[in-house]
Amino acid sequence: MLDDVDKRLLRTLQRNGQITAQELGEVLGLSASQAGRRRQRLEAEGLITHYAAQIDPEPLGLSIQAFVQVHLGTHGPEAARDISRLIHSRTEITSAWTMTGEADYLLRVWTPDLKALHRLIHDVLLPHPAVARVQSQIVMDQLKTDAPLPL
Amino acid sequence: MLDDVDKRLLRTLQRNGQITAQELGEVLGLSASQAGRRRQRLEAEGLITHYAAQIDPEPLGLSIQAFVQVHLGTHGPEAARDISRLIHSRTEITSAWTMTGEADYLLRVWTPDLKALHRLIHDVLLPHPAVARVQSQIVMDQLKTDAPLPL
DNA sequence: GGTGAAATCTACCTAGG
DNA sequence: CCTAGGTAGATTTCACC
Repeated sequence: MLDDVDKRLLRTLQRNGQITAQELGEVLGLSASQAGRRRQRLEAEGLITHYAAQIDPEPLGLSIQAFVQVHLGTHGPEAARDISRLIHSRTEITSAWTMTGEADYLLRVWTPDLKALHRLIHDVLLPHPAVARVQSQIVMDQLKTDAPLPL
Repeated sequence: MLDDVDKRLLRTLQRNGQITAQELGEVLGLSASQAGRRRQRLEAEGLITHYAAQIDPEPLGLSIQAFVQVHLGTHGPEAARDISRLIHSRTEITSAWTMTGEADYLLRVWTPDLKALHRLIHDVLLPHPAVARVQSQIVMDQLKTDAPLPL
């Protein structure tokens, strides 16, 4: 399984996916070859799924970030498949979850302005036959932003 | 500003942050040197903030993902600073937002089990003097997972 | 858009517990 | 036998043309 060095390695790579094996070795107290080998092992085991560039949304004109809760009227497998297709077809929905409790779906959404958010709600989500109610909350401030997973 | 090639480049790098300039050029229909140069420009302009390894939470024992809504009783700058410190001190809180509407804070949380989630709520959040009420929803299924930003 | 020097990765090899 | 460290050929980047 994972020892303490592996965990520190994962923490480091979450913060900097481009660190060289040399530097990684210095951080972990290993040689470059050992550090590289551990990284390869964790990649092969699927613990590291991939590497991603992190983009600043502001200069792209994505000013509005919101969470949208969707309540269904009709449940059942057809409606679920249908909603799933809808969610995957809209690029402004970047994440979607099903939850315990109140709402059936929670969507994380990025749009250039309020108008685009309202269009998503009123022209895309609400017209869907299975959707009963939609409730959106707009992000005012992101206090803590996509921190590394706790290891 | 950003042209269409830049946007495709950002989309590509969000999916694969380790792609070589050679491959990137093939995807974009550019030479390797031009592709690498565009990437450098977007990094220098701060559009690409950094690169991060993406970790699979399951094998790490992070089985529970939840969203926690925090309602404050006392508002004001002191309480806000205090809560902010609290949020940043807990590694199981990976993201935090202030929102319009109902709740004052929305927290995204990862824990190994329900016990740890309940400890966070009852031993960390609720005892805080400014916190009035806490409401948590546990993620059952992640339908769409951290898709690239819509460009 | 192309090129070459410098840096980096990684497969292979050797040493030690 | 398993884990750690070193080395050299192949690959990639990036400053310059």
